[in-house]
Amino acid sequence: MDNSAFKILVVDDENDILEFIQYNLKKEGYDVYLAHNGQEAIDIGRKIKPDLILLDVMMPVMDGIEACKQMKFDPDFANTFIVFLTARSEEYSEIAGFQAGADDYISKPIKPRVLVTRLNAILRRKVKVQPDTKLTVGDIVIDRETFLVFRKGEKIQFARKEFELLFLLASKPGKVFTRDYILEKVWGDEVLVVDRTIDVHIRKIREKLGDEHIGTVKGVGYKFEA
Amino acid sequence: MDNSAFKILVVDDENDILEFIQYNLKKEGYDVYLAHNGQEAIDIGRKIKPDLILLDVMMPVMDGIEACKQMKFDPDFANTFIVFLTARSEEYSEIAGFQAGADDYISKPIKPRVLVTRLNAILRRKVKVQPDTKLTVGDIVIDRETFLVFRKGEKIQFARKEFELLFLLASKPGKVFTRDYILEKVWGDEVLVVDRTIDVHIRKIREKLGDEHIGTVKGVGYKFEA
DNA sequence: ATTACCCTTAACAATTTGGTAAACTTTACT
DNA sequence: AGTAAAGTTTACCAAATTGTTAAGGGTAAT
Repeated sequence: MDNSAFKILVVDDENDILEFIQYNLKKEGYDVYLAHNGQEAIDIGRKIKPDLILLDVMMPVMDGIEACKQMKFDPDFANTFIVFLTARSEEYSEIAGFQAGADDYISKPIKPRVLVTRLNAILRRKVKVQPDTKLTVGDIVIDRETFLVFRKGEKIQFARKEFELLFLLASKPGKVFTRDYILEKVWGDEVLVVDRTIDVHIRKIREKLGDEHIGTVKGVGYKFEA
Repeated sequence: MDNSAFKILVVDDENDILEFIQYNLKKEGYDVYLAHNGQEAIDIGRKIKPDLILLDVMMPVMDGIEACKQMKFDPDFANTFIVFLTARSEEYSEIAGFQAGADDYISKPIKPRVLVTRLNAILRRKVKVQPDTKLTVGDIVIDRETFLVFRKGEKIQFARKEFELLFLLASKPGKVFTRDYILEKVWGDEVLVVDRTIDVHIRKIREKLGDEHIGTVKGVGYKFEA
């Protein structure tokens, strides 16, 4: 299976365990990143936007439960699954872990086959269940499920056409979209609308989001700028 | 597998390691280049545009982390993967490395099979993921997706016709394009414009990009020079 | 039924880009 | 060197493209 698209962040304070897990996941083709405690996990996670975080419960500096709670409220981790690593004796943590918002857990001692099988299953579920509902670009989060856009945590309301246009542009920041392409994607093949319509919607988006986010390339089209 | 197209730049201050890696990669058919420190890596890398850089973390003159940060902001390395070489004891560097923008890392001591397998995987991914929207010639990067042109990292705005003309010339550096050919490609068959028009656009390109990049062949046409 | 909001269009303003002529410079050739 | 041809540059105007505003018709919610 080609897992190269999946990023997994492994968090544990013991280097032996990190390396052991890393070795087994790399072999499967996952992109593996490492952190040693909850705080580090959050810092690194914000940057790399992992698909899944393997989180040890017991850690110094910030334990897994606390880190998990924080991440569940952070839009940067909106599309991230969290799986706890628990020692067999820590049954209670399993419960506390689910209350903190974890999606699954795996018990130590870790068996490679179990680990890999479980993660494969979870990530397959992710692909099926979550067709990337949230799109995060710079300080902007666009959620196609709720039709909401956040800028620095502030909620902004967009009308449907505006939203779809913004979503399209933001789906590939920097890329210039021609009007023809925009019409086809946002309005569809049959619909016949005039070019100026796009301009007007662009203007409304700029009004709400700030001019700096939508760029014009004369003679070509528009682009989203992060 | 035919890896002859892939250029790999190996950077390490120890000659033994350089030779060891070089031997193993050459055997796989890669084009291997060598550098002894970060500064050298950047200088050589600018010239050869490697597909991948194997970068030792600990080095004199400029360490791997610093070199990596610089390269990540340099359009010359826009299409280059960076893989760190870390001693097993330097776990922290692994994380600092990712924060600096590395794409992967390999731990010393290096095992030939691991090295080769990992690099093959990374480069296969590169081919699949990046359908090269960027055109890099000398110190100039032309991106037709974002309609941006960079010279030594500095962003330059081009009007549409200028951009298209530049893109055409740069698509085959050194080749001389006749005015007739340029007219057909940039303006199309039907459009009727005077020869002098091309000259004017050439002048605008030279103004923005520097005279040295566009050459004139009297009686024939123009060419892009790297 | 009324209200509020959304989508679209038209009209006009503002801006950018493209094209040409004409003057000027360089090159090639006799 | 002198001359003609080719290329360069400047300045200006025309054309194309985009920005902005306002207004009408439609639709969904109250």
